[in-house]
Amino acid sequence: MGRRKLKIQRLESIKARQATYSKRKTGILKKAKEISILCDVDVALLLFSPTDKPTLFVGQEKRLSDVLERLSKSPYEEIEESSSQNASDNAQKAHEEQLRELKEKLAEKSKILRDWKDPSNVEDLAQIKLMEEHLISSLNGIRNKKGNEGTET
Amino acid sequence: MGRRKLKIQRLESIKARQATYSKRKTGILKKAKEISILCDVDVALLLFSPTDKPTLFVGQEKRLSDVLERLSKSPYEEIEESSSQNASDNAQKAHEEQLRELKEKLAEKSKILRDWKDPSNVEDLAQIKLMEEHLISSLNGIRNKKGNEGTET
DNA sequence: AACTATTTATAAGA
DNA sequence: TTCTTATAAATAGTT
Repeated sequence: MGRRKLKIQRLESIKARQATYSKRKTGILKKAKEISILCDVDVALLLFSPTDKPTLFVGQEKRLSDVLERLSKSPYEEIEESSSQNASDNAQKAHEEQLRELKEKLAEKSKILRDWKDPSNVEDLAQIKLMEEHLISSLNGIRNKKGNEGTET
Repeated sequence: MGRRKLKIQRLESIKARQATYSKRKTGILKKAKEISILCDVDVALLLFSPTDKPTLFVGQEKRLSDVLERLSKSPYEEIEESSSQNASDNAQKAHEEQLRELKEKLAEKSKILRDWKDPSNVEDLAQIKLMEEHLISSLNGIRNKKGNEGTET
């Protein structure tokens, strides 16, 4: 859509990437909202700008945590993943790896969390964010293998 | 886009919701891939179909965990959230609540995790998924307040 | 799944 | 960044 047909490949100039990002971000956010409302479904969309600013949309008046939790409860086999391109290379094996690594991480985390078991002095957001960061970075090593195209229904 | 202008509101029949979801899912996944490639940015898109099937797209050859971790590291103030509609009602206060609840959850989790501190018997995916589920549901109660429209840069 | 009439998104340019 | 406009792309209704 536009004056010319654009090839889908990394835009050369950072200027162009920023300009295009700004326009398309508006568009995809609109699309996310629309499908969420029209079809009455949960949607979560997370985008990072070329200048690293994150934008988060979560539909259906839910919190991101709710949607992620729902994902975690989905039968593993039914999670259809749709990757950027191909790259089934490092992906399939990475999945195997993650299973193994998770054991270590859990053990490690159980220790870290024990040190936090008295949260009474946790008062400010910064502190909580730090804890969250540790937890997130440790807990996620499993929910991703790799796919190809996005088709379903 | 279509024969008629569609009002953005929940489609009446489940048939229509499923049909529209199928078409639009293809479209938004394409958009997500395009912005990711064109602008060279991280993107994560999670959709649940009207029949509860999740579809996940993560751009830039990354894992969902990587993108979530990046979000967790973003300065809290710079996370721009874009909600479904308005609903600044239960949202702002929900955020306050979450801070308070997080303390309880951490205490609770520290106990749960202690019971898992020997992961040597964790062998199958189902078990790992269960652990993951507990972790996710407990760790996320903070990364969401509420916003309005999606504008940035 | 396919087919088009239309609407919508958006690339360039200002 | 915001607006304008020509054009490409998405998709609603239908088969």
